[in-house]
Amino acid sequence: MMEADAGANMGGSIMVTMKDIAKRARVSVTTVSHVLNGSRYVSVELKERVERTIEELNYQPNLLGRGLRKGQSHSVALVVSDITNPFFPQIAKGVEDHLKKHGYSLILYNTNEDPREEKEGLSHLRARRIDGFIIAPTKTGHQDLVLFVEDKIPLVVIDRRVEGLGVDQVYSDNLNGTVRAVRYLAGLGHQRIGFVGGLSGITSTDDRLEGYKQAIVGLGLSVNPCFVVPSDSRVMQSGYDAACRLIQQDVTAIFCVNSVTMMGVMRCLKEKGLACPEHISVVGFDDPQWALAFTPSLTVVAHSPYQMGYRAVNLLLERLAHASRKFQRVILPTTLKVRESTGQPLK
Amino acid sequence: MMEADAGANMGGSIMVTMKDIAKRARVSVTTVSHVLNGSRYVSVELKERVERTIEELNYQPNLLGRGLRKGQSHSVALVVSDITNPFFPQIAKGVEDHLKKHGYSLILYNTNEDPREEKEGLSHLRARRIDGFIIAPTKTGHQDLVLFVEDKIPLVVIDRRVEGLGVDQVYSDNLNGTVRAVRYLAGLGHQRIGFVGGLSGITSTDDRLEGYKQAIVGLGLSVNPCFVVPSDSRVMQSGYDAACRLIQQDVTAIFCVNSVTMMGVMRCLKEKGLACPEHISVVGFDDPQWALAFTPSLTVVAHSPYQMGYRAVNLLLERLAHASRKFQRVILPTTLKVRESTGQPLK
DNA sequence: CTGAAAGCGCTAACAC
DNA sequence: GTGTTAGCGCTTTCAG
Repeated sequence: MMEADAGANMGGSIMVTMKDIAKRARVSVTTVSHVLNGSRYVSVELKERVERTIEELNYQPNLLGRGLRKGQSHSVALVVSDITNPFFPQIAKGVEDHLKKHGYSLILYNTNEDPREEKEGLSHLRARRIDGFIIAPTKTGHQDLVLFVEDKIPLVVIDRRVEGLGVDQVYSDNLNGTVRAVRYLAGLGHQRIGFVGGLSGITSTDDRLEGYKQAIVGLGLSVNPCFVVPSDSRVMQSGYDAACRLIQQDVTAIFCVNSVTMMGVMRCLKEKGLACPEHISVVGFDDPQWALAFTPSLTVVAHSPYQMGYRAVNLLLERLAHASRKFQRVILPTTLKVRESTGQPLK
Repeated sequence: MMEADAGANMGGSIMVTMKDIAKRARVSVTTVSHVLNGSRYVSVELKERVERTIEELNYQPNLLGRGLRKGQSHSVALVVSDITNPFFPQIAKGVEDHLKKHGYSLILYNTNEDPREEKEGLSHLRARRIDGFIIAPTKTGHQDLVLFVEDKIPLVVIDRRVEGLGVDQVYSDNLNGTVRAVRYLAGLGHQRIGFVGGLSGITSTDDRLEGYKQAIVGLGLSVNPCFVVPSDSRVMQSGYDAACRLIQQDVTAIFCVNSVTMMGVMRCLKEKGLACPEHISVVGFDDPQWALAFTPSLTVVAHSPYQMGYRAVNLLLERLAHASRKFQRVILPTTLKVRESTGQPLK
């Protein structure tokens, strides 16, 4: 036949199963199942006996078995580029807090912004029969998403926009947030405003660039290509390098696409001995805790990653409940937080 | 009988199973299984046919089925207090990167430093048949750990020390790291050194306090209780409050138990108009990216959360392979990074 | 009100 | 070399 008892000492410990409970309580497994799930009436007597036995043997239902039978794993995957990026832990927290309330577990997967890793991960997670996905897709990753959408896998796109694809999504109003910040800088008298951008193809940073451009044009100025320098917004050094280049262009203000680049920019100013905001004003996107502790404290466009995670879970749960519900798009507002890193330009 | 086809459209899509492959390739499921796992010889002809079919139908093995059968889920849980705490994402990254290579998924669980949540989570995750745990236990949480250890659930304790319990563990050399930092401050001429501590009962912060005390005593000074103020090291405001109190004690230097409290301390100095390091020197524990961007850049005791996660996975995998291996304890070294936030005290 | 039994998708002993 | 089949732990129909 088969080997003695596969899985009997799963995890090293003796695992008690429904069968054990049934035998000891002198009832059928059916009954055990029903008291466990409250799925049909069971006489008080049997019910008590079963519950006592469960207690005695410290029984834990095997979710793998249940999952196999019911066709779901009660887990949700959060697929992001890198949890180390200060923005994502907030999202993760929002997701986990909310998921937990509904009995779901959170699986975390980092793509490192690499479409190949993303593809691999998605396929592996799919094999796990993850019930749903919350994902910040990599730039060229949309093909994989299409597959998911076609297969009607519950999926919500987070942080980044996706067009022409039927999916739920939630992201910040990156464009308007940036417009407001740039207008504010202009209002202070800045005309030469630099932009430290991100990797192109990622809508969150692309939209911020677009906002920058719109604001500049709206102000009656024209976009100077030398003022726009892309960077790898995941690495501080890249923001540093970008700042060096912008300084040479004699900008009086710098808008940073996120908090990571902002760190690099601040460090560059510091090293070059340029005072902020006296010599150069700086605005960032994201509002990390340290923005306030900084000297000068940092003016930023704040948004709500925790909320974003929370809302994403909402969308996902709704989709899980009604597969054919119409797709929703949630756009979260941003707030400009004026602090010390911005001021009037030198005359 | 039973309902039409539970799980057949799991996740909303039509799921193809091994049986489908077998039928279409005109072989047995056994053969399919064996080509999938390379677990026994299969003639090239059949092998090719099966592989082609798998390709055609875009088959994905159901890991739930496999897991149930083999008695393992191929997933590992990382249980931390709060992923939002800047220290943990680094650990999570180290864990995930390494786990991924071995085909494991990472389940993330936040306890919010609450023993009840920890207990709940652990029990739920156990029901999931998680293969192993990597956990930074809450202060009073040890009772639950004991249960795990008794049941021989593969488990490694991270970031925090546990005594008198057979478990693998990996943590930083908190004591010596702090000793070195305090000695360094003393070497600069500081005699009145404040300590912003953490919640008691958590060994990582307790050990830092112990290091502080040992260093002070070793210097021939005595520990002034007024110089030691505990804080909730998860919240910046708490560091801020602690700093306010220390300032009133006329300390000339402050050691912060972690980067979160350090933020609070820096902010307090800033608001009180106290220059750092001219008026007060500050040292922290942890080396977040922004420590360098800061003005002044921050002197810190750096340790290696990524490494910690990585090593934890190593220990766990070894334990998974050899359940009765002897328990290991890995203590990671720390480095004092002297930067601008420390200097000689005012005369 | 309760139980027997089928079967979720997979692996692996056993047979040939 | 390959196939038959039992069974992992659970839910749920069907039959009392």
